[in-house]
Amino acid sequence: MLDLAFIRANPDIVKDAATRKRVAIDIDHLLALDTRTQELRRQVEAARARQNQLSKDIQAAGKDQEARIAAIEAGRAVAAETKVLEPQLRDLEVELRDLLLRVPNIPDASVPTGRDESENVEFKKVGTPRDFGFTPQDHVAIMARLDMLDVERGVRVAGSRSYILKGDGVRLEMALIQFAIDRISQKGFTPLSVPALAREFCFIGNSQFPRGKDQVYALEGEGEADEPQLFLVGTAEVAITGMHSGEILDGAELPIKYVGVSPCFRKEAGTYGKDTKGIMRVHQFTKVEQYIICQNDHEESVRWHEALLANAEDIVTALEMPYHVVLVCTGDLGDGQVKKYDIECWVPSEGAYRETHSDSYFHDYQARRANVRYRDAEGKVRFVHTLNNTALASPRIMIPLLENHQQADGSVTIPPALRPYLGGQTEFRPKR
RNA sequence: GGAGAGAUGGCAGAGUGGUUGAAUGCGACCGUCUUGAAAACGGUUGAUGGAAACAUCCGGGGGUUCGAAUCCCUCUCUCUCCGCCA
Repeated sequence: MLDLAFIRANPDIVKDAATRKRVAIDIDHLLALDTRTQELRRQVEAARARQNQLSKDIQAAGKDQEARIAAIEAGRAVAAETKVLEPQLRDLEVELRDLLLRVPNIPDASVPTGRDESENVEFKKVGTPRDFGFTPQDHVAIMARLDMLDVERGVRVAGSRSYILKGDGVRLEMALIQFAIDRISQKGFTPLSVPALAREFCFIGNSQFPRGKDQVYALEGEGEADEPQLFLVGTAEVAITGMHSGEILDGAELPIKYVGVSPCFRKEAGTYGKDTKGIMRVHQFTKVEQYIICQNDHEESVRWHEALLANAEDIVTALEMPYHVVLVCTGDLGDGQVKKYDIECWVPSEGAYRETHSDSYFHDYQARRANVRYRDAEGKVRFVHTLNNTALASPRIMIPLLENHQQADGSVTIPPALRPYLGGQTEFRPKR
């Protein structure tokens, strides 16, 4: 969420940002609504002030029945007035906030303008795709030979985009997750295992809602309509943004560095026909997420954004996979994101780089929505800045991992960094 | 799932209809004293909007009233007991 005062002062910057992010929003309408709200608020507050004064008059009147009755009568009249005005104000405020929640954040000047992911810009390439000397198999074939995966029965159980990991597939997933948590926590990040179920305010705070609501699984409320609804998180980020909601942190504690792990659920609405094979795009997966809460300072955010990228690159490098980093263009940026890097790992069977990590910063956009603040050195209360990046998402990471390390005989070499998490094992080998 | 008790400032804890945005204690900060520190003493110490006046906030929402932290309804959360359970 942007500061309303900023929108008032810079409507053109906000409009331009929305256009470049390809977000349809009527800023002029928002500002008109804001003006009306302010006017009405002035009226309501004046009425309330009169009401408070009369209240004091009633006390001051004491035993003077005449003055007392007169003041009570006047009070009644004002109360009737506020009773009419207050609901009007409340409605306006709700309407204004709903609109405000849809105003996207301003992209950084370094972000290229573009309509969708095809206009993302590669700015770093590391490693060279291997020359196999044989036709590399895709991850589905490799995992089948290693008896790691059963998609058919996964689909029987839970429908399309579901899967069952099996045997070494399970061992590999657990090893990867533990490896990622260790690797990041060694850099001073506190591990968190967070709820995969969260309330609506967490999603609003994170800026997943209102726009991304169609990608989120909602749980049926069983009882009353006003029972708080729960949703399945698409990333631990949602829960982590929510966990400090309403707090005023001590500035001395910042930056707070978390590495959170959770199951993640995504409806993948509107992706029919995309990545239908294997485990590239699934409804449920596990993700280890890096998360930073830092001071309200652009340079600080930028520093951590780069640091989070370096951490993710370190993981990809340790797993010995060729990758490149793209600078995500405005049209492919989320509402709240100021700037985003994606790491894409080389997938030999596709002859393409595919996204495995996503590194973004938000300035105080999420903090404003989730109301997470801190007291700075001068004692001033300010909104924090938030950032997050993937550390590792499974099973997707298995695709480049298994494909890049496959051998002609169907075995897969395990990168040395991962071996300690698999009891020192050096390779996965087909049973026959 | 059933029965009961509670939710107040960073923490503890008063406050059951009218200068209570909130006593008191602790903590924190500033100062005096001290070679330094401790102790003692004095002072300061919530947030949001607003230039200010002022308005709002005592778990959330709604209601009663001229007036609500205080009364009513409802939701959430915490605790105790029973049931169930990994």
